[in-house]
Amino acid sequence: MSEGRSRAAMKSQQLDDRKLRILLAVIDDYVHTAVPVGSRTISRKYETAFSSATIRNEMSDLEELGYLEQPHVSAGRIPTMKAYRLYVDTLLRDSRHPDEKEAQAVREFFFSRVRQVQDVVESTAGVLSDLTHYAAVALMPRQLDLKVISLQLIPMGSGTALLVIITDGGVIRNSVVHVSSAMDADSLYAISKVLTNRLAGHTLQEVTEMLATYSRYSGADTQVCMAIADMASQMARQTGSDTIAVSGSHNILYYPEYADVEKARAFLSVLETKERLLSLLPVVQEGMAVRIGQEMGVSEMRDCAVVCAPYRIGVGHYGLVGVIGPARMPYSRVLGVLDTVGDALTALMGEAVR
Amino acid sequence: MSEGRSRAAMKSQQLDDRKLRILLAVIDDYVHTAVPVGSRTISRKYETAFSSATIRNEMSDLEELGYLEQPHVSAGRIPTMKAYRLYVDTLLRDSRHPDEKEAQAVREFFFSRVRQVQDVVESTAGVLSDLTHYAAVALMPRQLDLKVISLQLIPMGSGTALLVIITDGGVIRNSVVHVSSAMDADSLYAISKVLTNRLAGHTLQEVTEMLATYSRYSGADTQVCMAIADMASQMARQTGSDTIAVSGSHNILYYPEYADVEKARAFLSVLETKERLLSLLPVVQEGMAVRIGQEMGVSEMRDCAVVCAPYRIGVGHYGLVGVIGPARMPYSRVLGVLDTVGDALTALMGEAVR
DNA sequence: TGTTAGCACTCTTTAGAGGTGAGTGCTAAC
DNA sequence: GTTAGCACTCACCTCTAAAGAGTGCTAACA
Repeated sequence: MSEGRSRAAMKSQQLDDRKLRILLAVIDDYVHTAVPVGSRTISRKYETAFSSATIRNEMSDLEELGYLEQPHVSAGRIPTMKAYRLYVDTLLRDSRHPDEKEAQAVREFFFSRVRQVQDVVESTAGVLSDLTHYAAVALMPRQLDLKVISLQLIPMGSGTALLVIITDGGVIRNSVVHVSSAMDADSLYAISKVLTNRLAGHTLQEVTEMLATYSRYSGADTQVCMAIADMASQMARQTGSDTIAVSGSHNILYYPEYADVEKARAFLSVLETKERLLSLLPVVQEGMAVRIGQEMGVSEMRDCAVVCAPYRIGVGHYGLVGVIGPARMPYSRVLGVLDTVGDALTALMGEAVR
Repeated sequence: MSEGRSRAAMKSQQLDDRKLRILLAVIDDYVHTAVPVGSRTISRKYETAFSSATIRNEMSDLEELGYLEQPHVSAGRIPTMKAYRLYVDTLLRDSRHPDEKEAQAVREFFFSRVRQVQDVVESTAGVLSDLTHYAAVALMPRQLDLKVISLQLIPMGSGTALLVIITDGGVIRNSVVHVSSAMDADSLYAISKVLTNRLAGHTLQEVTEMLATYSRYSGADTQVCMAIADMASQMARQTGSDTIAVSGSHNILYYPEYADVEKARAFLSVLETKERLLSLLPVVQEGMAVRIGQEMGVSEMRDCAVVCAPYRIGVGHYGLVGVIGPARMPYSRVLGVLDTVGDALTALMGEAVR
C-alpha cells in the first residue's frame, strides 16, 4: 500500500500511457459486461504484454488516483464517474467521427419517421430510443415571444371550421371552432385574411389581448374571435413552457444495474416528472454535453449519465435531444448518433421555419 | 375432502348467497393486498357472523368449484380468473353507476388535457393512465376510405407553405411544402380552392392517383402537386393502419406481481409491439368489454386483464380506449372511469367530425 | 345438519452455517 | 520493472433449522 501510494505520487497525477490503456480497457470491458473487471481479464483479453500481477499494480494505482473502485475487497474493479468523465472528455476533444455508414442509417431511420411538423419532438425521441436502446428525450424549449405568421379558417362542414395558427419557430396548432353556418369558404378566407393582416407580427400574448378587447372584428363574429383568442392564449401557455418528449424509458429494464425493480422505479419516476427531468438536462448550444452521475444533481440518477446534443430551431432558439442511461454507456456510439440526429433536426427545423 | 366434494355436488354449481359473499370478500381483499387471503381474515374483516372454520369449509367448496386457488397447500386462497370473470359479469350486468362525482372529475381532467384535434388519441391514453394508475391504450382504428373535405395551402414564409388536409372522420394533417416564392396568399388560396373543388369527396387513395396522373394542374406547379400527392398517400398509409397510443405502461412496476423485472419486461414488451398489443384488444361497439387472463390469448398476459370501452368517431366508425393491468384490478372503478372517458370522447369526436 | 374449536400437518420464509471461487495485496525472486 | 506464488477476503451458493401462517380433518356442540 505504501509502495502504491509512493508510486502514484512519484508517477504524477496524469496517467502514463500504459495506465491509460489499462483504464480504457477496464471501461471498455465493463461497458460491455457490467461485471467488475479483474486483472486477469485485462491481461488476457486486452494487454497481453503484461501479466496479471503487473496489471494489478497498475490498477491499484488507478484506484488510488480515483479512476477505479472495487465494490468489495476481492472483486474486480469498476470505473468511477471520474473515469467516465476522462473517457468522455477525450472523446469530446476528438472531432466527431460519426461513422458515416451508421450516420446514413440514422438519417434514413430519422426521415422515415419524422414527417409531421407537429410531432417532430415526439418522433425524434422515439427514433433516438429505438436507435440507442436507452431512454431518449427531445426538448423543444420554451419560446416566449412567438409571433403569429398566419391564421387561417378552413371550412370543415356545417357550422364548423378548422382554425390553423402558424407562428415563427415552426409551431403550428389547429383546433376546431364553431362558426355561423352561413359562412362559406370564401368568407372564411376573407376573415382569415383580415385577421392575418391585423394580427401577423404580433406575439400570441398580444393577439389574445387584441381579440379580447375588440369584441367584434370586421365581419368575424364574436364567437370566432373568442375561439381564436382562447386558442392563442392556450398556445402561448403551451409554448411558454418547455415541450418535452420521452421515449423508451423502459429500456432501462434491459440493463442489469436495474434488475432491482425499486431502482428502476426510482429512475422512471424521475423521467416522468417534467421538472425533475428538465433539471437533468444541461444547456448546450454547440457541440455536445455529457453529464455523469452526481453532475446531474439528482440522487436517483447517481449512477446514470445523460448525453445531449443541441439543434437549432430559429435564429437564436435551440432545442435539445438527449439519451439517458446507466453511466456505463458506449459513449462513442451514443455521441455519434446524437450528433447526427441533432444535425438532421437542425436541417428539418430550418426548413420548416426559415 | 370427500365431504367437500359431495357438498359441492349437492349444493349445485351456482353459488348460494353466503358463498358468493365470501368469494366477493376474497376478491376484494386480494385486489387491495395482493396477498393470499386466509379464512381468518375473511371471518375477521368481512363475514363476522361465522368462524374461520366455517369460512374454511366454504372456501374449500369455492376452490372445488374453480373460483379460488391456493398457491400452495398452507397458503390462503386467491381468486381464479373464473372468479374475476364472475365478478366482472355481475358488474357489467348492473347498469353503470359511474359515481357522478368521480365522473365529473374525470371529465374535467379529460377536457383540460385533450385539446388538439391531432393528438386526441395520445392525450386520452395519458389521461387514462394518470387516472387509473394502470397502463392505458387509446386506439383510433384503421379508416380505409377517408374522403378529403378540404385542402388548404397557407403561406409560411419565402418559398414555403403549410399544406393542411382535412378529411372526414376528424383526421387532419399538415406538412410543410415548398412553393414558388412568387406565390402570395391569394394565389395559394386560389390554388387551394381549385384543388379542394376538384378533390373534395374523393378518397385519399384516389387523390394520390389523380395528382400523380395530372402532372400539372390549373396553375399549381408540379412540385406542389407532387408534395400533395405524397402527403395524401402518406396519410392513406397512416390512416390505413390503426393508430394506437400507449401511456403509463411502467405503472406496472408499482404492483407487487411485477416485482420480478423479468415479468415486467415481458409485459412491457407486449405493449411495445403494436401487433401484439392490438391482439389483446377486443372489438366493442357498445357497452364495455373485459378480457381476463387466457382470454387474451397471449401467454405473457396470463395474469392480466384488459378493460375496454368504445367511442364513436363518425357514422359507423368506432375507436377504443382501454386499461391494462394485473387481473387483480378494482374493476368497478376502472369500468366507471372508462365509461366516462368513452362518452367524453364520443362527444368530442362528434363535434370534430359531423 | 350446520357450526365451531382444536390440533396435526404442510409448506413458505427467514436466518445462519459451511464451502467454493474469483480476485486481491503482498512478498520474494527474476 | 516485472512476475510467480501464496495467504486472505468476501460475495455467492447450498444446506439446514426454526418460525409462522394457514389449512384439513375430527370431534363436539346447538
